[in-house]
Amino acid sequence: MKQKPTLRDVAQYAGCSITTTSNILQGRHNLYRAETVERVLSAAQVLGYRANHIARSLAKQRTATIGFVLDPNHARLTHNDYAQHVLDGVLAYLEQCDYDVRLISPRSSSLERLWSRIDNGTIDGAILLAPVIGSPLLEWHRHSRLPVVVVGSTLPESYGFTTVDIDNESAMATLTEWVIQQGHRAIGFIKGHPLHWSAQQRERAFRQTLMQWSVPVREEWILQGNYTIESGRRAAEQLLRQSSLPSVVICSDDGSAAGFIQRCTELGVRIPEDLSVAGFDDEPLVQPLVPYLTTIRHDKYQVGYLAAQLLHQQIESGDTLPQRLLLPGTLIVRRSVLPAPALTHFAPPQSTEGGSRP
Amino acid sequence: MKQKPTLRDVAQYAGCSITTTSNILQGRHNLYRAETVERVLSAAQVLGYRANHIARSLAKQRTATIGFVLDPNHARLTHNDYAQHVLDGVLAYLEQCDYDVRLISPRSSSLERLWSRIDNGTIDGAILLAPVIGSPLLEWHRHSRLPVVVVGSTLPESYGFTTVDIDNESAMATLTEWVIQQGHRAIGFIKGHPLHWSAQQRERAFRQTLMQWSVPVREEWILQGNYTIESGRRAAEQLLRQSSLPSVVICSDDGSAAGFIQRCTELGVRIPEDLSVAGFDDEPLVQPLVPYLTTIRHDKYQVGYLAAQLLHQQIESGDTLPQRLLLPGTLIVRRSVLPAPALTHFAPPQSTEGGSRP
DNA sequence: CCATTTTTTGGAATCGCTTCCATACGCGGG
DNA sequence: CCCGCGTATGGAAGCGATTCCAAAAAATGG
Repeated sequence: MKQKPTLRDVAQYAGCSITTTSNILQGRHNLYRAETVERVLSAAQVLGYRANHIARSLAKQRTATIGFVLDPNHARLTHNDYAQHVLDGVLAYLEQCDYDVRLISPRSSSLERLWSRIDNGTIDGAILLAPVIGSPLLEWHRHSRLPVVVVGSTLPESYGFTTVDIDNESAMATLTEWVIQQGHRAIGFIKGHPLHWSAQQRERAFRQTLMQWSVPVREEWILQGNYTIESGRRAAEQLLRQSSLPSVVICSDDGSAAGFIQRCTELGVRIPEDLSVAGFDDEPLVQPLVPYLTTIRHDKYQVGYLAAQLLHQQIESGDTLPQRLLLPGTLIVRRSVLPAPALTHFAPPQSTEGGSRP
Repeated sequence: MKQKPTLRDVAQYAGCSITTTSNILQGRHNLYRAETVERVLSAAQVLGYRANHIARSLAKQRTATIGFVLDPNHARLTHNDYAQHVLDGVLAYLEQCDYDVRLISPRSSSLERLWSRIDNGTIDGAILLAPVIGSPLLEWHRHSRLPVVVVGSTLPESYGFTTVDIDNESAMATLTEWVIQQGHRAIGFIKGHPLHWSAQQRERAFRQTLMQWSVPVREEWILQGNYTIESGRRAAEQLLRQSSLPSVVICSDDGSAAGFIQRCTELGVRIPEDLSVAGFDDEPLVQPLVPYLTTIRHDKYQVGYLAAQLLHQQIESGDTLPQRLLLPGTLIVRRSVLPAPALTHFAPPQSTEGGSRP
């Protein structure tokens, strides 16, 4: 029908200047007589005026939009339950402060194109979702002034990113410690995806905790995984081929735990009677598969929510000092880990200073 | 460090006008001498120029962005596997034509605010994700000139929306027909979410097919569900309380099918030996729960991809005639539906003309 | 060598809104 | 009667691109 009304139209209809109209529509009512305010407001109402955010953004040099950037290596959003929960949290927070989200899923190869897809003036800041090791996204940040918060990957501090993530190390330490306290001394491990920092951290915490408690680390029981059910199945086959077996296997994630358990069961090894298994993530998607899995739960929604909050603060304040926020996981004890068979007494932790862990 | 370079900076550095620079950077190379082109390109290169899309959008009155609009009634993106697959498809298509996606999840109550969140000049078109019956989104469209494609809800034609969806009616008809052909004549049904058009359509197709084949419709076997596992469990309890039971239950979705089966099993009814069950959606999330479920599969990714394509065309061509695209589902036969016990011969379809269905 | 094309290039308006700063007006005090 | 100040309002310069159209330069032809 008719063109959308602009600020000028409203001003004209109200019989005052564009400046006045703009000010009043932005809520600066006290600058003007009540009568003027009323006139402008009703003019806007009558004409069905809605501000053009593009023009506003250009003038204010502020878009009230943040970018939610997927890693080019994560092909699809879908296969990633993590992403959705985080995104939900982000949306929930941003809704409150009237920010919007632009979804950026850079599949393109060229670095140049990738950057211009992200940093082209359309966003005030970005949330990087779990960039993997060596991701081009990390490189890009050096060239950009844009506030950025990384979620789902706790990069080494040297990268200088503000980060919100779960505390992989301490959560895995807690889990491992608990397993040891159940009397286990023969402990296997399934590693996570080799390109994820979280996988590195979980493995490191696992190894360290074993050492602290003087539990031997048996490399042949440490198997490669990649955060998928399939990789858990493969790990099972590999492990069961060996002559001596651990009494428990700690998995870097619930997916591989589920695959591991599945394959073990198929091969006649009963879980947890013959072999205990622990997971990590309390993944709702695998929960129905192995409802009895002992695991670590953490709040991904919260990660997103806090990341959005932090980013929002950085944008508003202009202060981009890197911070890091690590949310604790909680141990969920179910039935998949039984106390170790014979052993009940065993060595106390090596007395360095790795005393009590929160 | 330094401010981001603007077009003016590049022009100045290259020693030519802004117009020239703009033209060349937009690829109109043939307008200028090769030498000029070279100069501008390298200037842009050296300065690390990246066009400001906000300014571009304002000038061109085109944002190269579409809105992916969730229904205010779908609280979270997460609980919706459908949404993610569609979104993946959308992203995949838009990537190709250099469009971006703005995620709009309107939780606000006020209609006025809702509109201004969507139609504020920041998008060229919108994809409405499965608006429910009575959604304010549908109302909004009347007032707007924005090209819109609805996915996941096949609205009545009278709404005048372009639509991409799976063909609920014919898929459910296919499934029901197949069940009947397995010899079943005592058929129960679990309905979908009462606010979804898809639920209505699936139910209608179910009833119609039964009538076409002169199979009696027993209202006491038609149970309310709402596309969740929990609602399937409730339906099971309700059904099993009855004195006479159907030989098969067709569920409006895999979720309720899974819940139904779960609860039946708990109550000592064996599936499919005692009772056959069919689902709908081939939901990957419940697949591990009931891997033997006979169901209808459809391609949600494709829905998103085609919706984006259609929307893109409408934006580019300016032609907004409502179209509708219904993608067929395919019957996935697994083990959860057995041939009906005694009966092998039964009435042929009523000879209207509901002959063979693709 | 000049008029006429053709090829290159640039001036300036525009997109819709924000915001700095100037102007106009009314009023009490010196 | 004039100065200065507070209150209301508007003018105009951006923001960083695009694009229409005209001007300048080079090429063509008679």
